[in-house]
Amino acid sequence: MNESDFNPLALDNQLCFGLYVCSKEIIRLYAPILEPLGLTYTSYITLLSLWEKDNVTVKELGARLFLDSGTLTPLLKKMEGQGLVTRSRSTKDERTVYVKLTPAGKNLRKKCLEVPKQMMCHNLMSLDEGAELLQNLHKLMTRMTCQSK
Amino acid sequence: MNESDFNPLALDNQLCFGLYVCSKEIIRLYAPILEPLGLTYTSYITLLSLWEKDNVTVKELGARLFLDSGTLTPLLKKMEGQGLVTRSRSTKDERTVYVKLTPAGKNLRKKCLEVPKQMMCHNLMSLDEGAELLQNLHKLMTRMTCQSK
DNA sequence: TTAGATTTAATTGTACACAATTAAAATCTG
DNA sequence: CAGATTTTAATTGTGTACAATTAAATCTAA
Repeated sequence: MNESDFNPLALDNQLCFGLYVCSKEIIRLYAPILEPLGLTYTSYITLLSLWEKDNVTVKELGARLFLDSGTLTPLLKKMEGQGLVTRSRSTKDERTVYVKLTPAGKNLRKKCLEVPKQMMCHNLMSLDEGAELLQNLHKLMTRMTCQSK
Repeated sequence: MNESDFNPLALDNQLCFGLYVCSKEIIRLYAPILEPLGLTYTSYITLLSLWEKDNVTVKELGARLFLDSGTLTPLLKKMEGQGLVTRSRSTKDERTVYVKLTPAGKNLRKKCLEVPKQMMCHNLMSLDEGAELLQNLHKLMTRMTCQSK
């Protein structure tokens, strides 16, 4: 049994550090795949969300992506500039802004189907391993964010 | 079987998104615990590393924490200003900078022993669940970073 | 031995992330 | 219905991250 097993402050015993490193490194692997598509990791997950549910408010999008308006507003403005989405204030409730995919934004989905394929080339995990890890991450996520789901 | 099981672009099927959200959210849970100690998440993991191995170069520290000098240099300068570490250029190799804990930096470890205890109050996972998740994260980390370990 | 290559940390520039605040709009409440 | 409260998105300010570049020091190979 390793000495670090008894050290609550050992870096390798910190769940947070494992998550932190894996998150950063996997995003780094996405970057060169997304760059030719004109996307960053953040704009990519925003599109993933919009392809599942289009025409949502900034608030709804933020709830889905766990991002606030401080991150989303400049991001969505940039994506609007790229012609991927439109932003329009609701006439019924002037506080809310609806985000909608443009035809170009919808169309980009086809090209993005290659993204998971390219990521799989890294052979990071088997499908079973990945599914198990993902399940545990969702469990943790639910508990941390107190989401009813 | 869910429709999303067949959609490779479904947000809930992305390992990257699970990691990204869990990483951000767990760091958010650390913030209020670390703040009274004058620490950010990044300075906390830097201390964790130094408590395990003190008197290391910026390069070594970066390899351990998966951070580059662009992140570490300003961070270490701030921690030097807080009196937690010293930074001194090696006389044998003027290119390298050694980072050392000050007595105050070493002493802070005692207070930080409370940090994992406080995090455990969130009841995020059982010890077994956490250990399994951590093991899978280390597996993924190794494969993504090509570290021999 | 010395010119070129490599290594190291620092710097520069870009892109997030989020807390806190602001401002406008909508809702609630007495 | 009017004032207070709440909600929503935008803004501001701080703190990361990292790619690319820079500059100095060291190494290497002819």
